[in-house]
Amino acid sequence: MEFIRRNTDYALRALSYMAAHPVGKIFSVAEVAQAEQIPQGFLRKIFQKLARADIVVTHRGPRGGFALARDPGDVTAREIVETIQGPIAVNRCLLGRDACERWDTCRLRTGWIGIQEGFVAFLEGVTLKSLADLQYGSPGGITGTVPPESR
Amino acid sequence: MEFIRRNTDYALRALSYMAAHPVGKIFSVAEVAQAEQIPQGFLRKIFQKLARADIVVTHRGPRGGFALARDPGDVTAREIVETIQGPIAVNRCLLGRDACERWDTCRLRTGWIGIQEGFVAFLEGVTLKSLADLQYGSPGGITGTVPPESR
DNA sequence: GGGAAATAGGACTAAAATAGTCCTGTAAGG
DNA sequence: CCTTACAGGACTATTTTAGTCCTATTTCCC
Repeated sequence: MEFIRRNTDYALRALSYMAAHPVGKIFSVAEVAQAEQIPQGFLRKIFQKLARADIVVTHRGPRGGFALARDPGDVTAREIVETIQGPIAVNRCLLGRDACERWDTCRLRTGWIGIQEGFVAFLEGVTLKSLADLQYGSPGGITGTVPPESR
Repeated sequence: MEFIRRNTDYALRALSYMAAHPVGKIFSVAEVAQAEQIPQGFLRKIFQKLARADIVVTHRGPRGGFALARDPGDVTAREIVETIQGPIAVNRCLLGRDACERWDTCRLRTGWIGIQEGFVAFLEGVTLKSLADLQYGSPGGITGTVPPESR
């Protein structure tokens, strides 16, 4: 059981690759796919979703490709994850009152909310910039909002 | 994207229903399925997994059924979740060194480990006994080991 | 300007995971 | 010892995930 699916992992890797290069540079899918070892067609489809979410901008035709739409420091991992695999919910009941008829009485829900918020907070603390820095091995690594007791 | 799948949710509900009754009582699948609104055949299959993990014991034939194998206070939600949906891994790379060729260089992995440990710690803190108590609305609810900043 | 080539768009297909059904085997009780 | 109530587990259906391939657009070269 994995929280982060293949395509989300690809997205994170592809975007941080791009973030490690000068702002505004246009990348072809082929280049990024080769650099990060991702099936080309699949990556193209992933970029389509990212484009609709205004995370990248597209340029068609020869010499076209994709570029980051915003400053890498302004794009969070949470945004990327939710763009690719939809709203984060530890359990179905956290998607809304209608998802479970026991919504009112189930007290376990409170617990689910807690871990979900921890997860989201972590993803909020990770930006494309921090990911790109990691690729170069800058000191410190990701510490962000990881709960203290799990460090 | 949900971390807890349907069958795991069913297992948690069925087991806490059983934990809310006298220890040693044998339940037929039909009874629990009706009480918790779970498809009978599906629940039976879930119980099979739980039986192999020594969480319940089975009795075949008429007047047979399933009973909790252990004290409800000794069975954690973590155990149940892992029995039903396998090892918990935020990302594929946390399943082992072989799952990703970048294992050594990827520094994001450290972050994944942090949130995963938080999640597992929460599940460790929840037992069948605490779940059953919740069903009766005992005060306090689940607070367990939820990270402080997410309360 | 027109056509070849490089590129993204998006419909389509394949594979895997998940959810659920149904026939078979076992044991209790009359 | 036969009927019946139950779990075992093979099987099927559905949904999700992953991946491919044909179509449309734009540039650049002639």
